[in-house]
Amino acid sequence: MSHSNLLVEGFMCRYLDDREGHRQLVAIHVPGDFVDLHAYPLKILDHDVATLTAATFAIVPHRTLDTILETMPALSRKLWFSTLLDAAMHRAWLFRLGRLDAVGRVAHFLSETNVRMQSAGLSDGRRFALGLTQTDLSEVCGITNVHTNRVLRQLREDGLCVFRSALVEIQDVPGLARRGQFDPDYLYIDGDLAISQQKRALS
Amino acid sequence: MSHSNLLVEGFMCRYLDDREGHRQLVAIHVPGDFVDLHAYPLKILDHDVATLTAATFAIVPHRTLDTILETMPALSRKLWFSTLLDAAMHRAWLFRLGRLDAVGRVAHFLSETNVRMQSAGLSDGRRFALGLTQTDLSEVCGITNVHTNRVLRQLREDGLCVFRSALVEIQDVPGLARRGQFDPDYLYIDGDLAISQQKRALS
DNA sequence: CGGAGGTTTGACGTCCCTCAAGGTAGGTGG
DNA sequence: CCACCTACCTTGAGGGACGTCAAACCTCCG
Repeated sequence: MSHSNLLVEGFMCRYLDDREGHRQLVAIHVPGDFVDLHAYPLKILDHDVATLTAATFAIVPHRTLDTILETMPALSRKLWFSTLLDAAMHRAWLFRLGRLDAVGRVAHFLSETNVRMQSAGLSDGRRFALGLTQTDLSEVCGITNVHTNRVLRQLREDGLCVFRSALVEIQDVPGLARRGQFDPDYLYIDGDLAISQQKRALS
Repeated sequence: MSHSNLLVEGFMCRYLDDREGHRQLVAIHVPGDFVDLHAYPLKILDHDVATLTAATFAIVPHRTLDTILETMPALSRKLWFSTLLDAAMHRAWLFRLGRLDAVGRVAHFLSETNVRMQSAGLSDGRRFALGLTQTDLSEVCGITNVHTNRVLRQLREDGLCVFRSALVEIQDVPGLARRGQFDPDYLYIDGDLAISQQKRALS
């Protein structure tokens, strides 16, 4: 592995396989995300990466990152920050799997994704197109695809959210967040412009 | 927050609270861990930190880290690496919660902790003292303390592991790892003889 | 038209939660 | 030394959330 990938368009995920080959997704990536920046210091990746839809990347050679680390401490810090944001999302996902029931997990994930999509300019705050099947969603939330289907029906009937193949429409943003005990603080969006600055600096 | 803490002795944890105040642990720290290094770039922490036992720290002022980042790229990279290791453990914990049943979760956690304790010089490869109650273990594994108790009984009856208040004794290291689908690669300890030996024993 | 991948629904089983009660061990004060 | 308290551990009974298995349906696309 001699380079890392900045996602420009489309959606990607990272996952771990269990013994039977079933996947547990550990991250979803939207345009603007540095998908595998952590592969640069780690050298070997502890998990797999896949595309969820057609996707395009900007390729950043590790030699470029070497140079940044040697000579540009401020930018280095921003790179570090972006991997820490990734870890903060992992923690929110742990909370989701450890403490929420199936409906709460889906509600939490869709609330999180809405905020991230909005910050990437891909949601108007209520509607966004996500290339996820119900099975993908199951692999995020640690439930079966059959049960995911029932959960989505309930969210629809409760007037919280409609998930139709690729299109997500949140009818009641605060209600969905409440159902999933979602609090966006961990996404570190307000105030800090680190992410958009980072993208500019690398392009 | 003007400093970060290096754990010297004792055990600590990091956790998130749900609405009713129930905790989901997202990390356990053993001596030698940099508990809240990520607080330095993040500035505000998205979760809480607590001691599990009496503990002592080395305090590292953030001004010292500033200097390191400005002038010592090689050491900076090591600091970055250590936060990435933290994220890799988060991912393993996600796998545990998303894909394993209760017995598997406990088996996975105890296997992971055994390896980490060994690498910290606190396990002989089978036995170690961990200051965790069954309730703490429940908050790691996302199950109730009542069910944790039943899980521990089963692990005992299956001859895999004995968990008695603070003392953990693994009777069957490869068996426990198999039950928890544990693979130590993500801990990035290789180079260390103990681990490659252990991996051989597991295969 | 047929096939593949995805969605939806039903019946039934089980893993884990909830509630409740009792047991045990260490610690403190009389 | 005993009485008691608190925190933790243990076990039972019953219920509910989610998994498993199976079948049908839908839609897109070749």
